[in-house]
Amino acid sequence: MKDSITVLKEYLRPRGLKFTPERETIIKTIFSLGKHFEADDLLVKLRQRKSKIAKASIYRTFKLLVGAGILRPVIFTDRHLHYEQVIGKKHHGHLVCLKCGRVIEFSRPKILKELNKVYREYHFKEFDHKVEATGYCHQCQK
Amino acid sequence: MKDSITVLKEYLRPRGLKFTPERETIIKTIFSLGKHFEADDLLVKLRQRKSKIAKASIYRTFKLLVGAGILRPVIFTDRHLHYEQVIGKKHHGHLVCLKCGRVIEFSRPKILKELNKVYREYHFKEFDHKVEATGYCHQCQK
DNA sequence: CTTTATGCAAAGTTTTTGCAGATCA
DNA sequence: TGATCTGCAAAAACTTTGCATAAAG
Repeated sequence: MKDSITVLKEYLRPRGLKFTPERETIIKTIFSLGKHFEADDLLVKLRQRKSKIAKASIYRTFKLLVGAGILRPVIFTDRHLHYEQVIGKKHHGHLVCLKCGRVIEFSRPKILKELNKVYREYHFKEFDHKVEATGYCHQCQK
Repeated sequence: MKDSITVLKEYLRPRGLKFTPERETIIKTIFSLGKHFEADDLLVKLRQRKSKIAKASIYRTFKLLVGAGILRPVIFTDRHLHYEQVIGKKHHGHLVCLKCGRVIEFSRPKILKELNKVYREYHFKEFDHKVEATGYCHQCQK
């Protein structure tokens, strides 16, 4: 968590952008949320903590954090955008259950390796990636 | 294309749903769109072809087609939902350029193989999956 | 004929934007 | 101090829904 704040500061400085209390609060609050969350989850948490940060600021900050490589958009079920933290998490993919909504995280270094080969092949400079599958978890198949 | 129509009919029949001219037109028109499209792209194309199908019907039909395994939601840049055809396309991933928006498709059987291992490990029954990376294409790195 | 589908328009959600005042560097 | 930020409210963008009518099976 300290780390994300550092990353943010290093992203802001050379761009002439500012490290505000609101941005700090948002980053810190994100860490108290589960793995995956959306704008509204954060808003609720902020309100619980008596923070008055506006919804507009949440959206603005999310964009900023994605640009800084601190958040990543993942798992799009309906029309909500969900996010997860990037820093301090190793590569993983998601299995999303269409019935119960559970999200299983998995890790496959070989997939990562293959992806890197793809990047080389197309001279693509990766910023981020995701591997997601939808289907039915063990419980929900019964 | 004939295939998708067949798949749709086989999906509809046992559910007591109906194969309407609108649904046929939408499926056929989708084939004239590029690889990836969103609701509005289809609407524009339909209007060009003098079809009066309502926007609401497009959204309703998209849901139906996703459920039938004919369309798959992919590539979420902004807040638009994009779709692509499933049938008759082999597995592929996407490299999305953050600068020019170009989408490069690639295929890596090994990734597919690894995914299948993951499914087995978690007893997950896959419905669909996607592998997407964002970053910068060769041209845009200059 | 019964049930599902369609078009239209209105409502609903989520996200973005404009602006004046506040605040960081 | 000057540029960026914030909160607020209004607007925008996209999707869903209700209802009367039309049409498929």
